Amino acid sequence: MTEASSSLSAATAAAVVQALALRELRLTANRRSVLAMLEHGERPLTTEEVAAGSGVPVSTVYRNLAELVDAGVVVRVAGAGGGDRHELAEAFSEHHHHHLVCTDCGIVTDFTPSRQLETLIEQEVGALLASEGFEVAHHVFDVRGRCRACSSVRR
Amino acid sequence: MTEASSSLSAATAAAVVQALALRELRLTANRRSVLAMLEHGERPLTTEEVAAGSGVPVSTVYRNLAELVDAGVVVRVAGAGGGDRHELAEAFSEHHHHHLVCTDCGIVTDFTPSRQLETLIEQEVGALLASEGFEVAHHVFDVRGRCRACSSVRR
DNA sequence: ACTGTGAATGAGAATCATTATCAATATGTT
DNA sequence: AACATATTGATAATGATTCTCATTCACAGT
Repeated sequence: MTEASSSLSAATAAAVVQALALRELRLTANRRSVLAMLEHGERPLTTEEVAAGSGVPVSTVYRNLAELVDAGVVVRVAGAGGGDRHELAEAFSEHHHHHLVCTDCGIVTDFTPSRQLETLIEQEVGALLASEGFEVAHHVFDVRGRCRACSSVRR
Repeated sequence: MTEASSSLSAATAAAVVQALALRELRLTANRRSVLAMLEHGERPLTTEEVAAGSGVPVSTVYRNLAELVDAGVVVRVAGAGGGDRHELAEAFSEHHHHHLVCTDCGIVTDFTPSRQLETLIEQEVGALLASEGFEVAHHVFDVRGRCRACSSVRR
């Protein structure tokens, strides 16, 4: 209950209210703070990071993130060890992107692949329903390795 | 120490011995059982699954899997909840493939994308060193959704 | 604005997965 | 066989996440 450095944008808030209403969830001050963190963070955040940055108690952050994931507003991103990370679902944020996961320091940054690659991925993934009976929700394309900072240090 | 239903193939064993030797690790009976599970399982397995299936105590399975991951013989695959899953690294197994993760039951199955898609991915990923200073180890391309069994039931 | 009902909160307890400990044992070597 | 070192496994310790429950808050109807 301290404060959020910046608040949730009105556009996002409106869309979120809709999504939450379907599950009889309310857009409370805490959930606003949590979402604001994700909206303004330029990378997926751990539960601890969200709690620390928003001032919302950890138990509430855990609960809220789980509810928001269920509601499809937030998605979980697998990092490298440490805790799970979270970011706004694509429908509620800027653009489609993927992740660069540093296996040394665990940090996750975004990157946007070429339009060509995305198109091909979409095609391929779309065919899975027919071939495997697999109902695709979305795809994860992450690149793992060592970030610039880490590669200039150890090993 | 019960028994492994099937044993580790000789070819894999030979390659693994080499990889382990570099770290002064031995290919013990337990590690053989663990690896045999991964070699014959047709999908990534959780630590519990490996322990249950091989009869090796969980504490040892945890330790062995961690060592094998360090040695590059096994890779961790992020599932949906539950525990982390593991499979033989590509250098020690059949072919390059990716994963279909069911967000309902958590099961992970393999699928092989087209050669065209792989080539494009490789190109794009290779360019990241120059553009981002990111030293790529490998890429993860997983598709999330609901498997045939789960889509025919709930929701 | 006032009230009622159900959702949300938060501090701590409880749980679950994973890691560390350490004495006993197994491995590969000379 | 004897040695030096890696491995094992039962259990304790840790760390992350979930649960509990009495209190507080949010929204709808008045």
